[in-house]
Amino acid sequence: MGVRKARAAETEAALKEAALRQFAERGYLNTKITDITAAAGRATGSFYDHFASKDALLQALLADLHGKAHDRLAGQEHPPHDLTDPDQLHEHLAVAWHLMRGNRPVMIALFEQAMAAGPGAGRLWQRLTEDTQVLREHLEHLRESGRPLPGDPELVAAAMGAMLSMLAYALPGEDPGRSDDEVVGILARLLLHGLAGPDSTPAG
Amino acid sequence: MGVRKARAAETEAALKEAALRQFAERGYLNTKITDITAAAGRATGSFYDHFASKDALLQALLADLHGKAHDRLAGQEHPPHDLTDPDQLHEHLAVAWHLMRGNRPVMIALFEQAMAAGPGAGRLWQRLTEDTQVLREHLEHLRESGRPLPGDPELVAAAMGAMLSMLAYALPGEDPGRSDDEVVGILARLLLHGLAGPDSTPAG
DNA sequence: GTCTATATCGTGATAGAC
DNA sequence: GTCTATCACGATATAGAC
Repeated sequence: MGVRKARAAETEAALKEAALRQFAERGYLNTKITDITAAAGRATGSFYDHFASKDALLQALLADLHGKAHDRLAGQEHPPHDLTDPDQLHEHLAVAWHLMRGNRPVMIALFEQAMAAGPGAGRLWQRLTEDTQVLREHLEHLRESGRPLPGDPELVAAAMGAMLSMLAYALPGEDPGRSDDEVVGILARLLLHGLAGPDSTPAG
Repeated sequence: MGVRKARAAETEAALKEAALRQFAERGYLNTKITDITAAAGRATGSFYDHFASKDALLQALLADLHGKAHDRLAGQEHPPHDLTDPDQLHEHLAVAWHLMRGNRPVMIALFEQAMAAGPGAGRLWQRLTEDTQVLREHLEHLRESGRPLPGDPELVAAAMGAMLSMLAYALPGEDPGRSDDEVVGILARLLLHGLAGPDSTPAG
């Protein structure tokens, strides 16, 4: 790779990094093209030599993320889980939580983007159901095994996803008094046994 | 009230109604002042004779809602509940759900408004904790009674609120195959006994 | 490829006749 | 109070020199 291309790649990377920082600070919608270029120490016009729009930039960031995720998860099996097993549910939630929190800027951007389209478009609902598809399949598997689910797997999965993603978005970036593990633990207990807790006496 | 004032009030009401329709269809952020005036059959300039801005209009709508809610809830007692009682939890969720779903346009607007401020501002988290304050107090009451909660009442309450509000926002307006009662029932069961269900065998 | 300067556009908000 | 016409501004996107 020549020095010209190298410099270009450097600028592109600088723009991406700057965008991530800006998204985390100001949110996606509030971040202007000039905010990104300024934070990257480049001129406004340079942006368009690398990305057609803010939306295209987000797609590129998402592609990077998919690449990373693919590398990490490559070759991993994903057999049907039993989500009523405490360890498996906890593990499942932990993976989802760290994925979202570890890529918070992109998550924020996608969230706001889907939101800005308005609720009528139904894009948020679509995203919610797509992103919880694996979860839904696990729930359906449970139901087929004769387990009494709270209700329609699609809705239950969406409800869990809604809770997760909304919390991941809303929770302050660095919460001194609340660790990720603590949050995951609480959510796991809530989703496994509810407010009544594991010691609730069955009705029958 | 004179006819002049009556006509003015009529216009104001028309603007409000038009705004509600537009918010539900296009979302708050996407709705332009001209969308509202056009839908109300008025001129653009008339908007500013009644509201200083789109934000001020939203505040007015919110005030209307508070007025209605106050009328409905006036004189009602609100003693400490036991949220681990199936009926009480169900009732609690039903009230919250119907409040959100019955005033979906305003809810959508508030949601998008808080969101557009970006996550850094922490306004969404603030809203979430404020709106679930009553819930939190009930949970704290439970904890003081010796009940084993899944974790910190503030976080558990926020998690429940996140699930509720996100679903209320994302779920399509008119879902033919899924009634409000069905949704409330599912959420109540999920939050009461979790995925394991009421028949899970206690550890001890 | 990167820069400076600027064209273009959508939208919020106002002025002034009626 | 309502209207038409218009301004003012911020942000996107482009042009052209280097």
